[in-house]
Amino acid sequence: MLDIKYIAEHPEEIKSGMAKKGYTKEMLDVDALIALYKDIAALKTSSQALSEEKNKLSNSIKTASAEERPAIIAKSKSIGEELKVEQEKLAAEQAKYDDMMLRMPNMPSPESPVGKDDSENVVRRKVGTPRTFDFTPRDHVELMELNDWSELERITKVCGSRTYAIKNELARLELAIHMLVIDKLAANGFTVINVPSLSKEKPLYGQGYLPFSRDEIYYMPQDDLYLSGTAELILNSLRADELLNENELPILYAGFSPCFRREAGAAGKDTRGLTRVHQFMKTEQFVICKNDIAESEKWHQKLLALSEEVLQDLELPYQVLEVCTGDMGAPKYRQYDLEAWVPTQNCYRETHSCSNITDWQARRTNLRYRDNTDGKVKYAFTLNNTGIATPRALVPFLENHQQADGTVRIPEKLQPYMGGKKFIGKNAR
RNA sequence: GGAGAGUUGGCAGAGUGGUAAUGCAGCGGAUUGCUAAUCCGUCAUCCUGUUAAAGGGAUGCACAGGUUCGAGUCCUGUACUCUCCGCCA
Repeated sequence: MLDIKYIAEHPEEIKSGMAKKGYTKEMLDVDALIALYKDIAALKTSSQALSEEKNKLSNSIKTASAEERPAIIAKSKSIGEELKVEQEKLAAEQAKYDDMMLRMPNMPSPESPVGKDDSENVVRRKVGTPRTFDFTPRDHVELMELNDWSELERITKVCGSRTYAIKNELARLELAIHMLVIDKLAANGFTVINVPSLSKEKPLYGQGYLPFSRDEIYYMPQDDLYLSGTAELILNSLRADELLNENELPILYAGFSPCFRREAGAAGKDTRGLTRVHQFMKTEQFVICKNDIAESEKWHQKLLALSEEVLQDLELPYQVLEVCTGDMGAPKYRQYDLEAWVPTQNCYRETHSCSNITDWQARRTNLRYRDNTDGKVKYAFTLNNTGIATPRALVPFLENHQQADGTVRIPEKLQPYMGGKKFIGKNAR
């Protein structure tokens, strides 16, 4: 959510920011929003004048004489009727206004490349060199079948499409990678927190998932609960409605949770293997920091560096993508994606998404802190980034580290989490 | 699933139908000086107002309704917390 006063004072700046994100006047009319805001202010002024009069009358009853009272009560009642009409009008306008405000996207950073869709994202750097194979590399599904690491066909009979079951060393590898990431984040001052995958509706608005993409979310009407697509959802609302002391900031969370996505908009995409499944595990990085662009940029870089370190520890070649304005979601101020090299697809595939949300989410969740220097109450800034998401990350992992004999090499940093093993697979010694 | 108790500002905590006490912490100011204290104001949101303030007003006691001239207080529903019982990985 944005500051309506800022919108009203800088309409052209807001319009140009929205245009960069691909919003048209038909989708969301800023001038209409501002007009509505002014209408509401006028309605508030007039209804508050009525309230004031009514309060005065009510307070005068106590000291009024018995003869005076009936007239005062009658007058107060009639103002009450008038007030009720005004307030109903106000509530109707307010509902329209709230709906528009919830749909207002965050303004993109001036640093973000301007573009219409993912084709205009900019590669900032490439780290590591895609491996050249002296044998024909197997894709990750072949490797899993060869090594008895999965139950892909059987599990879809039981659980439906886009589900996965992995077993033996690969099942342990999945958890080992999470532990490596969790240890790294803990060593960097993050609070490790395992959170539920169930959510009420309100946090989905707080995160900015709703009202935008309801189709993507599993909903259980019997309990009025949703399945979380990411721990960011839960962590973003964990401190909602709190007024923090600045000394408590920054708050760093390493949140682990099972994640659920309907993948309704991805029909037919990535249907083979582990790339796009309905349920997966994610360790998420989440930061709540001061209301300060420079400070948040610093944390944004830190989060990015941590996830780059993860890919380096896993010895995966990757590229850092700066996401352009048109490909960024509504909540985002600035976004980087990390993509790891997938040999059999001959391209980089997304593993991490690192975003600075500024105060857009905190305004929705009413997450504030009191500033130490001026004593003022301010909205906090939030940032989030993937720590690691599996099984997706196993795709480049298996394919990049495969050997001619079908075994998979375990990078040095991961070996302690795999009982010291240097290779896994049927032919591993 | 059942029974009981509870939910008041950043925190603590009073308030049984008539303007939300008080303390602590934070911020601003004044004063005394000797490293701390004292006093005053402010300290949740919104409207109005202003270059900015000041000032005025409305709202706010978990949430949503209701009764009433007037609700933190009475009534109804909901959420959550705690205690106990039941069931349970």
